[in-house]
Amino acid sequence: MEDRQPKYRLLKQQIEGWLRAEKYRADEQLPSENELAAQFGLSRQTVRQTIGELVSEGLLYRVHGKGTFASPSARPGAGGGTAVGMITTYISDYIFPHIVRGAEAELRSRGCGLLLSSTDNSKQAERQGLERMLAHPVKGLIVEPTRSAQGNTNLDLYVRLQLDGIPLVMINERYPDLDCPCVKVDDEAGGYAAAAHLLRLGHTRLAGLFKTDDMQGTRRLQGMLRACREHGLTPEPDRLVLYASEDKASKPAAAAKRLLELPQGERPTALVCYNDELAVQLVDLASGLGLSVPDELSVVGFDDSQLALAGSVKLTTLSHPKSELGARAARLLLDLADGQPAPPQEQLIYAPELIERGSTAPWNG
Amino acid sequence: MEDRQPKYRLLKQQIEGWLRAEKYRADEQLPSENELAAQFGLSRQTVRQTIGELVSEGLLYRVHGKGTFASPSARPGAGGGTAVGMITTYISDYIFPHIVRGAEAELRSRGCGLLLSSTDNSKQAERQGLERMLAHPVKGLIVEPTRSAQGNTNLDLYVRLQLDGIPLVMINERYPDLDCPCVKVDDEAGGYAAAAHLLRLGHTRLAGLFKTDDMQGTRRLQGMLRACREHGLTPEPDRLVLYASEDKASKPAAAAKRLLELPQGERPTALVCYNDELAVQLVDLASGLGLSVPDELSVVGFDDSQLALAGSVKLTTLSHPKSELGARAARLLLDLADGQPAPPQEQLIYAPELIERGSTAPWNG
DNA sequence: CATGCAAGCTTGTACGGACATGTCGGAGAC
DNA sequence: GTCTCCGACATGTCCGTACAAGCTTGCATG
Repeated sequence: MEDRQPKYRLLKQQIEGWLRAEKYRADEQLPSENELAAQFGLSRQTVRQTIGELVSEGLLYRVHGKGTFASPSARPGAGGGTAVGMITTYISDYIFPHIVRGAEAELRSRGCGLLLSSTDNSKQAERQGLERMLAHPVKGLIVEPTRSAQGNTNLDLYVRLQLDGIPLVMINERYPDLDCPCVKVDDEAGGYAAAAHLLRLGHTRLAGLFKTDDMQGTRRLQGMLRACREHGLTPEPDRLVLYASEDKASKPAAAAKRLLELPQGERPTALVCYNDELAVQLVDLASGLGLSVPDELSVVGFDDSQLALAGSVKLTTLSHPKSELGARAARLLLDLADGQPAPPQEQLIYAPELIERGSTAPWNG
Repeated sequence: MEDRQPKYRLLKQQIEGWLRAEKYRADEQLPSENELAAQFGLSRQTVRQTIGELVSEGLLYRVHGKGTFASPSARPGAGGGTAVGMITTYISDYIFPHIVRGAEAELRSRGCGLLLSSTDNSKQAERQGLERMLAHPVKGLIVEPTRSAQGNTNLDLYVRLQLDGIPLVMINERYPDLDCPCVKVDDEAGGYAAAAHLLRLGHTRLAGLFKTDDMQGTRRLQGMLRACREHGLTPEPDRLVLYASEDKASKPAAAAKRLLELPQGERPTALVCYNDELAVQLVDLASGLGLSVPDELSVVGFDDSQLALAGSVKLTTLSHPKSELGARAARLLLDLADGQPAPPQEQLIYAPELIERGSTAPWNG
């Protein structure tokens, strides 16, 4: 039982089909309203309603006294604006600028603009951004979900996007209740690689510090735990520090301080950090406590940000495609807007690679 | 003889007037179609035609079974676009993300979008960006000039902007042949403050490394020279290293290495660096050469970026308003778009302040 | 008190007719 | 041959009616 479409909408789809198939080329005249009405067994008013909508969508234009014609521009697939919207949590910090930059460069090379909005990790701000993108004509939308582990309060707006036929691509994370392609990094594999590297170096007392109010941190943690299990280690709960975005300034540092002040035989010899930002903070903390990195403590970061090379201790970290990720999302979005099908999700996942630098060393306990 | 307007158009103007006068606020319900028809002596079909046009223009929306409502967005009088364009040289590096972020947050709070474009320091890319902003309806434009010391090849487009009445605000720098407000930092005063601080600490052999293909570096250099003159010092030319953007990866580091390998009595004891990025690079270089910072070498950076705190040596640097600068530019632009006059240029200049940290120390030669 | 249903509002769809206005081509006048 | 005018036909405006479908309210029923 498909639900019955109103007649004017069926006629609209018919005409859209004609245009797509180029049955009527640019500025070519369509049958008159009366002809269409007779042909389809409709009244002239109903035909007028159809054509009226197509005119307001820019697909057709009418000339008083002459007839109705196909618009030269705007093929149905090309639709929408000339700009693409992008909503991310933060735009100034850490690796986000590089992601934005990658998307911007790609869009620029394809003649598209970038309409940017940030949410500062607030779902309310995300809502505002979505509303503006809906009001403004955008060709498509790239979204980094805000607090993806805490559900999707703006689902109604995302549904409206899909109803309007505006393609959507997510980056880094996805809302589970939304079916759309997502360009991301394999965080679980990254967490696994980080821990496996340390285990290979002979470390046995690993600590992990992860931000777990998004799925990224959770996955990195899971990868670390899998590596430990495969090496026959069961990490002690108090060596796993989980924190939320709000606490990132103080809680992980305080917890790390407590761990590093333990006596020699209990102190962790290696730290797996949620990202480079935390890692440099902890390297600093360690040297403040008189622990030299990497001789007395190994530290692994994540994301290969510019921070990894800023200090005197160059961080061992996991690569992150950053600008390539942004560019890939932009490419994908424009392809979707052109009516191409989405590639399978597996092709949108980047595998992070371990970059060995100076913050990790073998351990001979 | 005014030409007679059709009835539906008269009603349309009436309703547009109501919306302009905020008689119906966002999401407030309008009279039903039958009420309007009775009130204006029209048929319901005619009223529907009116409302249909207003809906397709985005001023109203209808909800089946409930009624017709005023759209929250797009007041008719708001004019122009609802987005502001921003063109900067880089968007991912250094402090630029913070400037963008400040502008974005301010625009967001005022209900505007941000259309972003970067030039990667290419005048050709700047041209593309300007063309897109002109084609796309933007309310105004924030521009950071690209290679401002090398003239303005896109003047024709800037003139068209002004002819179209699109307000323009520059940040960081200005094209000398364009008369528009410019939000910036007093770089000369910054260079002066940096050098004066070192001179006050007892240093006498100062070296300076500046990127001089934009006006910022040139001004910082001039400030440094003024401070030296006032202290009765004439800096030797070979202690001043000037470089261009293309050479920034190698030339300043190579020159610094040469200076720091001079024998004790000739080696500079303090470096004034164009920015923090260069400063951390040189701190690293110095420790590689066995020179401890700040005991054997003082280093001053610029811009108080996150790099200043990333390493183990915390940089003494000059403050930069960053996000406040972006926000100020956005505020100013929206005010200009509202028809307010531009404030005097003096009020748009931020004075940098010295932030004393761990990379500078007194010198007792 | 809760549930369900119907009445009465809304907009949505579809038809019918009538006349106005703009365009164009052909018949007829010059 | 050229010009004018008229008629055919296009869209534009306006009205009327009817019924479908979605939402809210309130009354009646259990």
